[in-house]
Amino acid sequence: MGLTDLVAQFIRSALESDQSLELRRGELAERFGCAPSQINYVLSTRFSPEQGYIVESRRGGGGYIRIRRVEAGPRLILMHALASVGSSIDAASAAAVLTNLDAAGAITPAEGRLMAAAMSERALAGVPAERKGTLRAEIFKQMLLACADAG
Amino acid sequence: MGLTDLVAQFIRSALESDQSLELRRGELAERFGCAPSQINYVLSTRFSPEQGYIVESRRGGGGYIRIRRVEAGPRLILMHALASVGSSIDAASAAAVLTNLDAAGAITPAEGRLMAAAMSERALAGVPAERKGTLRAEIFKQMLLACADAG
DNA sequence: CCTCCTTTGACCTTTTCTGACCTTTATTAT
DNA sequence: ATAATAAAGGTCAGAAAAGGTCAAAGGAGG
Repeated sequence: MGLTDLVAQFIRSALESDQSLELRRGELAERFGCAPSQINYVLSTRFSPEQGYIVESRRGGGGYIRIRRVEAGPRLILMHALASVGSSIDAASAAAVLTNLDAAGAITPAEGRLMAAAMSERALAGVPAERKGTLRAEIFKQMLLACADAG
Repeated sequence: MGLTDLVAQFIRSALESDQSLELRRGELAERFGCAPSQINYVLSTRFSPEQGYIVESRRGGGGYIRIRRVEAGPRLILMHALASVGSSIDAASAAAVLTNLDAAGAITPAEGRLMAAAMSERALAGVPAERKGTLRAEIFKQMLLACADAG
């Protein structure tokens, strides 16, 4: 088993006792004798939102990385929606996803309207056509993540 | 938790009982065993006007620092928010506006997080720096409109 | 050989904290 | 009154302490 999986396993087992985990990137890297950036690799390949994890971090003195596991329920539905968005999406498809989320009770109608507004043609007017889809997807994902964050 | 957050917490809790607080920079610094200028750092990063605080001070003998929390009515705050957005805004300022809207009860915390996410650097990465502010402002306004629409 | 996943290292950004030096105000001495 | 001194607080640059990004090298499997 490679380094990546070792670190991933370490994190997963730590998450079994506590459902939220806070760690220092540098410390963890030292413990496994690897480059700090390796930790970022582990996080992005093994603890992505699509895989049901929320990762937050802070730089500077006293910085940290916090990892949370998302359990079944509305939050997990949001994560699945997030995974389905992909790297680009048009306004109509986004609206459809929102309708489903609302129907499933994962978001409130108000939240749906808010997100639709953020991704509307009107809001994104001025963005070159070939970039709109990508940008919309990025905004959508960040918003869905924020929703899951709140739960 | 770092020094900055300790001091900030101390001040916030003092502000809970009294809505205006007066203190000596030197005393506070000594109590926390730090450089006096550290207090200025705390004030400028945690108690800025954008975050809803007014800080006044006086030098010289008998000098002091006075901190007040500003609270306006929801309507006034919302108007102010709309006006303050203008044609361009950065992520930090937008976040501060949202904090105030939340504190004034004009939006829910969940809505605040959602909007912050939609305008985050992360969501808008990939947008040329010189267009980011404008786009963020556009998205912000559309979202605020949607909020007003719903509310 | 070719491709995909891993791993590293160089360089970047953000946040905190301190120390040296400056300005303002009050008090005290002449 | 005026001048000197003491007692605040203000500013700013820089060091230190995190974490982030990205391209390139390394390796395993087909």
